[in-house]
Amino acid sequence: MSSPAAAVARPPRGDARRAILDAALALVRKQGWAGTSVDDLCRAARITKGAFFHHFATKEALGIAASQHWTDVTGTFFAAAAFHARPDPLDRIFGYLALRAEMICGPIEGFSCFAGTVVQESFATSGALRGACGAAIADHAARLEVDFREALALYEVRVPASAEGLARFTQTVLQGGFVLAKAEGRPAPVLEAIAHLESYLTLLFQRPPQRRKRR
Amino acid sequence: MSSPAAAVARPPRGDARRAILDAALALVRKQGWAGTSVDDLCRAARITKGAFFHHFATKEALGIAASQHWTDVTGTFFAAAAFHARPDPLDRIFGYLALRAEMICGPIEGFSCFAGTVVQESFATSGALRGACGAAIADHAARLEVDFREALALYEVRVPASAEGLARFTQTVLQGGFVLAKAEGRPAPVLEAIAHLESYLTLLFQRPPQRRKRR
DNA sequence: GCAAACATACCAATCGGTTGGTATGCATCG
DNA sequence: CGATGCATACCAACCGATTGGTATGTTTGC
Repeated sequence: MSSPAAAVARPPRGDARRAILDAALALVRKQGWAGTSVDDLCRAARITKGAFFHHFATKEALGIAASQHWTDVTGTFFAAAAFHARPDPLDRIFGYLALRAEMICGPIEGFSCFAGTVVQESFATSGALRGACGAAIADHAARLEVDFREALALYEVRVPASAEGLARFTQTVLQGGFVLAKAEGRPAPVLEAIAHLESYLTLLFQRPPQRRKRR
Repeated sequence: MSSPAAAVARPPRGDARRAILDAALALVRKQGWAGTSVDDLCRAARITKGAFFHHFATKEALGIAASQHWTDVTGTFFAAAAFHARPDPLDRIFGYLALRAEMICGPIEGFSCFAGTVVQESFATSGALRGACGAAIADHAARLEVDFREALALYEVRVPASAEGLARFTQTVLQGGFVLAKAEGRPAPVLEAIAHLESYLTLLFQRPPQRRKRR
């Protein structure tokens, strides 16, 4: 209220870089990588082209930085989530999936993945961009991997599986869910996909019948 | 051999439309939708811009037609596959997955999905294109759905599931596998994803121990 | 002869990127 | 303290190339 034009005001001096990165996450998730021009980004970030190319040598360099920015933002978000405190590793995994399901609402670009969107169209044309997006997804999977590793040490599985493979499969299901959601124009496919993944993990891990613990 | 320049020769009169559609499938799967220009398509199809806009009113119209072309090509391919002859619906589903796994080799753009690639970047900017890609994916899922429906009628499942949901989940896993494959720059994630899906279906369907039938 | 199937030449707008310049903050020195 | 020097941050204008699309032919088969 005190600053009515805050959302559309020029970013204060020194904040241009951050404004460009945030604009990149928002615009690229909505329009795709090639579908988002440098001018689009400058308009959204309320800065000029001069400022853009002062901070980033090329559009590709911005993409790589934005990919890292995406890792930072999402990493911080999930690191702060409550499910990390649970003692049982499987509880943490199901907690992660429940949190992801909670986030599925509103427009699709609000919960889809920046790295997945960018790599889908740039994998064959920019090795550097592909690598950065690959690292972002791998980083995210690695956080899940530790929980899966602990779960595999704790419980028997009905079918052989590796922690790395399960973590990657979890990302696969989410990324695929985003594609189907975009194709259908509604978020439901992601929720269905998460539910099926939960069923799979429930069937896979031979967990002893839950002891006195609600939820 | 008899026609050494066949691949680079101009398409004979009357084949321009088909040449453009085929070029669209190949180029867009490699470079993405916005990353593929009309000039790119004309070059690849060995025709001129005049011919392009004679057959398609806009680039978007080409995209919609290419999406239908994608459904035709893949539909014909899978309809002709041997697994359709199997009497057991679950055998047909596992046959489908085995065939998809067989196809996973060579460059990623050779086995990824046109519709999934296009919709990922166009869902928010072109309703018509999104609808066409959604229809392509839905059509493909519908072919699986009949087998899942029959399988659900034949076997008990350990967790409630619908044929529609399972068919969609299968597409989700494949689409997600393509994204991970692009991110890692290698096809392995798709194979892993298919293997996990097979494990899920094996655990889900309470199939009586296999009778005398090898494989 | 005539419509459909193409080709050639062109258009305004936009693309990623560069230019030369100004504004600002900060360290240094007298 | 204040003036000087300098790097960073940013802006407005501009560049050649490319964009999707059009206007005007020319060729071809019935």
